[in-house]
Amino acid sequence: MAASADLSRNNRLVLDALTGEGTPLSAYQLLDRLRDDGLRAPPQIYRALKWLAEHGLVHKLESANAYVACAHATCCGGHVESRGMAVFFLCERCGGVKEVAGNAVASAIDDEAQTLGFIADATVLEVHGTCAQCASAGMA
Amino acid sequence: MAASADLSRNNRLVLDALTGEGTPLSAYQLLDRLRDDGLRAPPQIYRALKWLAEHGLVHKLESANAYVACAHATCCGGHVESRGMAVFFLCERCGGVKEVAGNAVASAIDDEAQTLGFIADATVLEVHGTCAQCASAGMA
DNA sequence: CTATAATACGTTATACTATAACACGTCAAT
DNA sequence: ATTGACGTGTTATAGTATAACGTATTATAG
Repeated sequence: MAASADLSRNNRLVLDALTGEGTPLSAYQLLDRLRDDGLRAPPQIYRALKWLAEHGLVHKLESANAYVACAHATCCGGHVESRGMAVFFLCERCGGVKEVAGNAVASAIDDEAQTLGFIADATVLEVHGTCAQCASAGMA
Repeated sequence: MAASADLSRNNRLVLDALTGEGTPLSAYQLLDRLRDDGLRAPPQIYRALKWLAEHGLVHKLESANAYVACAHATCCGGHVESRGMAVFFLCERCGGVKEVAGNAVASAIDDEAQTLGFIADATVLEVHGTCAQCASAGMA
């Protein structure tokens, strides 16, 4: 169950790189950082990202073409996804991302889907703006 | 105010192409369709898309790298966006998209943002799944 | 008028994002 | 010992998007 145990070398390298960085990284930024570890070509990165995403350890930020380590996986090493829905808040200023569970949001979306008779199976929800920290710093 | 009146030739061509199609199109699909109208290079398409998006006449579907005409602009020719938030339901089966207003969803997101002290200024919300029509057809 | 600025347009080249397809190696289970 | 599953490495290519340049048109200010 704890997917973090079954990581192959490349998967581990990519996950560690993302976890080390707090902010999202593009596939090619990952490639740059991991060149010294022997990763030289895009498919190596994309394969790792695909596996990690399928196992809930990383998320793709569609609106940024970038990837982040799953905030819930960091602590508990697993992330069941059993009816959870991630909401990402992306700060335009510092580049940081905050991932939250968003159950109320999920249920509002389910209601809309219900109304349409739409069967949802994956939701992309990314809010762009300014984080609290940058907003206060901006006052100065 | 009615932005649809101020359309330049290229903007009009791109908008009409998107409106004619019901489904989303990629920039390069648009380019193919508009080659006979004199559009030959990607920047021509991307410039039009940028202008149209800024004026609320088209939306980019971030998770599909594709563009659709705004569902609200079709009828009334304007789209104030004054506190509105679009939710897109993308059918994996037929490729169709349904755009709805999603006020309840917007307010649930605002609540989350509030909690974080996050100042939101744009939200990407795209739900992938199966539309009602395809779901019934799938039974057959 | 004509200078300036704003806008649209066209083109070439290039950057960035992602995947297809092939080849090799290892290791476990027949 | 062979098969199959998986991880890996590599080359080439497809798909998405923008930078930077030059031109044309139009509106307005001087």
